[in-house]
Amino acid sequence: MDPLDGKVIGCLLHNARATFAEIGAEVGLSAPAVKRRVDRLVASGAIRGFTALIDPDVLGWQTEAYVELYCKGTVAPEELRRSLERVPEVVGAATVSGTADALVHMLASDVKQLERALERIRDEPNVDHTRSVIVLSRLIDRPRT
Amino acid sequence: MDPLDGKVIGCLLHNARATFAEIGAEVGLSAPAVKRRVDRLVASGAIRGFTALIDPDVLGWQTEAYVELYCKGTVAPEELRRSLERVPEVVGAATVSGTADALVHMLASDVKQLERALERIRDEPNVDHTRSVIVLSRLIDRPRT
DNA sequence: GATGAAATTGCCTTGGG
DNA sequence: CCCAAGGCAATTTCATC
Repeated sequence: MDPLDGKVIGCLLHNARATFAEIGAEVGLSAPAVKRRVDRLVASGAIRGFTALIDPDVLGWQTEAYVELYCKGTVAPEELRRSLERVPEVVGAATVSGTADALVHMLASDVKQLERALERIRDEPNVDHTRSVIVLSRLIDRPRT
Repeated sequence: MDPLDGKVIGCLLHNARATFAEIGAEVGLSAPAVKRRVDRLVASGAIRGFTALIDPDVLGWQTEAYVELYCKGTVAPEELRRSLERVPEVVGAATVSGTADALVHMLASDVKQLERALERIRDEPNVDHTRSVIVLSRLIDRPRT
């Protein structure tokens, strides 16, 4: 990852649908040179993909929660990931320091759907109990710059 | 937003660099028809933009934390937002139910940078104290599907 | 559908190891 | 000397009217 790769990534973070020529004009490369770099960054996994930023209200998924997960005994992170990734309402999850084992970020259309998803998580054999806070209003949601 | 718009958004969430023809093949429309819908969704604000998903390790911002914020007395959400948005390490924030007033998601290059950012937050006049958990390993990070 | 722009590919050049 | 990376040009595909 040289400094040019960083600039290319910066352009794509700002607008993932920019043409290679536009990116090239920003960073000082020809369009094919940019394409080759982007292809390489995707192949190497540095760029995981491209996505759209959607106004959450439009999707109608307005009920958001952060859930602390407490497990029974010791659970491997990989095992936890497998349990959580089957629940589509889970948009993020990470193992954390402190008394909880993991912090899970969930998004659902309403409280009812959130409750059903929570039940699915609690039913996992390695999950002991959960502790949730509901999001009242989202203050900041920056795309990882 | 009819069901076709939903499908179009689904395609763009999956791959923001898909061509209009590719999206059309998925959803059963011609390329120009898809373009008109995408243009309309962008103009209406339903699609806020397009971005790349970058492996956080590559950016070198590997230190991540979730911080519960406890305020003095009652603080308006808007006031809290103004305080937090001046700290670039804050990538997300929301007011929440429970004993904490807000949950703040932070990303920094290392623990030292994280600590400095936390100090800035604690120095805000309306902040009483904070309680942080550090992310050990990220299990899931789904683009809002 | 037609026209112009963009993506993609092959080939050659150049600079650094 | 070889390899990695870039530019140029030709072709195919896409965007756009």
